[in-house]
Amino acid sequence: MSKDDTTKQRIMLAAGPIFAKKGFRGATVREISDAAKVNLASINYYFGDKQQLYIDTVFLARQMRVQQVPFPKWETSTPAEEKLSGFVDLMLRRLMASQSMPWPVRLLMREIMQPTEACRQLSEEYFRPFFEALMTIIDEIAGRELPLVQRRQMAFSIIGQCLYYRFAGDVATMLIDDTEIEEQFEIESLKKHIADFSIAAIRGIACGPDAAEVTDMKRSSTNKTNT
Amino acid sequence: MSKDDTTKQRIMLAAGPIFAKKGFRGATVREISDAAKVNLASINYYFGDKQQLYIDTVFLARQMRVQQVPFPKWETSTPAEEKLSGFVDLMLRRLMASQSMPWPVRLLMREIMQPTEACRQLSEEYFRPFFEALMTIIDEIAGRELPLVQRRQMAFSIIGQCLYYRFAGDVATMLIDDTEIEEQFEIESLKKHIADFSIAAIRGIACGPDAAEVTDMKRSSTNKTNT
DNA sequence: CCTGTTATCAAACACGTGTTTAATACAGTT
DNA sequence: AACTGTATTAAACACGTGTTTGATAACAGG
Repeated sequence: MSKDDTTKQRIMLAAGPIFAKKGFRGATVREISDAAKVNLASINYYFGDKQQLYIDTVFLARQMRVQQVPFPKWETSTPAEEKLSGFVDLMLRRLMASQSMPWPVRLLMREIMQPTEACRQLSEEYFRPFFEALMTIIDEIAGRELPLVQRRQMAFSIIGQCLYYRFAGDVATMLIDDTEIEEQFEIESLKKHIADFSIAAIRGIACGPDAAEVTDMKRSSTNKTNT
Repeated sequence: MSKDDTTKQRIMLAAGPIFAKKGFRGATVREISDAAKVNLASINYYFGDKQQLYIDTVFLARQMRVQQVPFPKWETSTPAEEKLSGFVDLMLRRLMASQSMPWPVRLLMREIMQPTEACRQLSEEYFRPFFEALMTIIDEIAGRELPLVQRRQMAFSIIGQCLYYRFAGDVATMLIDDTEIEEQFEIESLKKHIADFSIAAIRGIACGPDAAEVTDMKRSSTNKTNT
């Protein structure tokens, strides 16, 4: 129970980058066992299956990602705009891989793009709280007058902006000059832009296209009461 | 030269859905030859390679998609807001697969997410005009005072919103009620939302966070002059 | 009718794959 | 020391894969 734990973990840590790079089918158990410096049969011994190894590795990736970039706690007095900015920051930090460990993000991205059978639950459980938290923030900024469908589309718009840089990052970098991608893809820069962009959009829509006089009378987050 | 053309095309048309669904590695030549109702060896006879078949199929997908949803032509008097709405519409229509032929879109999406060696050129040539066209529209709405980096981020924000529904469509549908996904993912609804959202955002940012008095004095697209 | 090119076919090949097996080494317990 | 259950190893297995081969058919031109 002491040594097997290290080898089992060693296998997953070796499998992570390979699965992230080549996908489930593209990765071979031999390549993984070589990288982990364990015998080929160890994989089936510990995980029974290649697929089970994959699933366990995906769950490990999520766990690493969550505890590496935890959800922030806000004061009740925190204005909603600041929360939104913090939310975008959280999302970007979870999406953008650290240079030291790029594979958990890439692996989770794969699951989002084409969920595998056993990992839908993961995506569900991983993104649901995200989504709900974002919805409450939007409600604080936009109010509740707008129909639910519209507020949900706002949430998708914000998430979509954040995801874009990871989804289509390769293509995006082709469209602009190589020297600028560094500064342009910096988290701080992206965060500020996405937050500003989204807040302006929400305000503009929520207050009607012609009545844009809401400059700074932002309601503090506590009032859920009415109108 | 007459009959081989039909069989060659038949192979690609059969390969398209399979590649789109399972990817290059996941698809097998036997499955494709069966679906096309041709002999197994025909694939290598006509394409030489499985990879060459894949590349040719991707290019076919792009061709089908472009000529199926062509780029719109605008009058010079068309207001920029309408152009932006039309751009979003174009992008959504190219992204959203028609029920009759869903595979070309899915196949191209695969290339965006993880470009293969020989197909980067395709993505480049396919999306570059898109991006440039969007940039000019944004310039018309936002003016040119903002730094280029910021305007480019606006473009990415708009593209990101459109792409989201195809990239993470599976996850998105898990987050909301099954009965509502139909109406919520309708192109008309999405188009209106994304256009409104983005225009409000661009206006809000371009005119400063505190001076939001730009209600309807939208500058017609010609004046690049001042202030 | 012969001939040469092209298209189609069934069969086989060579190889990489995930998985299993049986043997061995190692620790802890009696 | 003997036994037991776990961990590790090398080898083999069974199978699916892309590709090649050689034969046969179809067809056009002389």
